[in-house]
Amino acid sequence: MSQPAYTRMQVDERRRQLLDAGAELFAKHSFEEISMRELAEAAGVSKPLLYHYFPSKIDLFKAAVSEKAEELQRLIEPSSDGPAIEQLSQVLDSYLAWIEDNAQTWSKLLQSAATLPEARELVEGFRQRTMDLILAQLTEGRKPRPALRIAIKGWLGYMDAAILDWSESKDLPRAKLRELLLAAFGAALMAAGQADRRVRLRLD
Amino acid sequence: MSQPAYTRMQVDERRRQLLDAGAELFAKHSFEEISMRELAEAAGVSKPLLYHYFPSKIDLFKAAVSEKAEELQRLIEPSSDGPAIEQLSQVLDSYLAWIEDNAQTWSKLLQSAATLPEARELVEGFRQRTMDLILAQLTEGRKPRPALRIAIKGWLGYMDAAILDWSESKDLPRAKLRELLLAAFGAALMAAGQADRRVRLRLD
DNA sequence: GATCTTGTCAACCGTCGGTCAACAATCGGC
DNA sequence: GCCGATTGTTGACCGACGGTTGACAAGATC
Repeated sequence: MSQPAYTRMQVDERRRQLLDAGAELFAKHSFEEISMRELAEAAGVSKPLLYHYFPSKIDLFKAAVSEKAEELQRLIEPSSDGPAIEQLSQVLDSYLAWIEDNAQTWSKLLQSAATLPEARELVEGFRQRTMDLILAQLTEGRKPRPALRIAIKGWLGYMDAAILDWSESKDLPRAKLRELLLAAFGAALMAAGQADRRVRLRLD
Repeated sequence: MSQPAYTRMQVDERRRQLLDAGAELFAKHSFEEISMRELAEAAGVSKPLLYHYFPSKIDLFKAAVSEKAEELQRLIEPSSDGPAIEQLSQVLDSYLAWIEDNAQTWSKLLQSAATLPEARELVEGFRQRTMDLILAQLTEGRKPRPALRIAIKGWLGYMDAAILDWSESKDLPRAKLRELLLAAFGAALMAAGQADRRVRLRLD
């Protein structure tokens, strides 16, 4: 009988707990797959209280997921200052390691991004900064030719697709995948560089 | 006064008209962006009648959009039987031409695919068949090594990203893009480890 | 004990996909 | 010209969604 009717928390604690619950659920389900009722239930809290802490579903989503996105963002900031190719290799490795640990979070974020402008911003912001990092090394700030720009965007798409397949089938060690991605990067640059000078491809 | 209260049609006509209206709206808006009320309104028809012809929103979506997908699918069936690289080049060209004409349809389909399993099926079925076409040429039906499989999937991702950028910025003629994609294809195979030494890329 | 804060509960809004029953207009066949 | 099957419309309804409101309960603090 003297069981507390509910657990009372400090504002910060409660907010933290709701954020964690949100991060967990939004990693397992995309934005529209989960309802605020379920979210509140999972956190052991009433719906109005959830809305008291986060004025809308999107606010909760942004607050919860952007923490994860920032974590990933920090990983791709190059830390060493050796040769460009080594930096890329090292960044790729920590990127892949993060994906290995947070595969679901990432894939569900990509899924939400298709529909939700707010999620799209996160993903595209991440892509844009990645692109800028690469271009800063490659062209030293000059505007890239269209073919080069497309080649790099294409390579980012290559990465997404390759990583998606890899994290589903898992029949390649991470180091091998990194090698493949690196090789593809060089190859994409080559293909773009030679695109004016005609590239001949032969299958024997 | 003697204006007809509504226009009456044959079942086939009406079905056709609803399909067309659906295809048009689903090209401009993704699956969840458009409601059945709006759909019915746009077609000049009551909601129950719409449901009389299509038992659910997904049924209408599938029926309307898969017509477009089949159109695209036919385009990537290689028609000539010259050298593999020429077939690929020609298929790529008609593919790009189709995208140029139906950019919105395609991008909205991709968008719906993220959330909607039914749309996902369409897109992934298309990808799988494309993949099979390529592999049939490359390995003559044998199961590809993981690196090669990932490389090809990666290239498909490259295509998507490159095409997306291209159809937004339009600062590269279609032929150039085709060349770039072709070169990237060869480069991706090379990066994957020469694909049993059957593939060679030559730059002159 | 009084009071401020942190909560719950239940009812409500408009919209969604989807369904229902009652009824009206149109067409072909006689 | 009429009758009946077919092709429609109208409007109300269902449960679930995101989101809101107001009344009220319980824990912490002084």
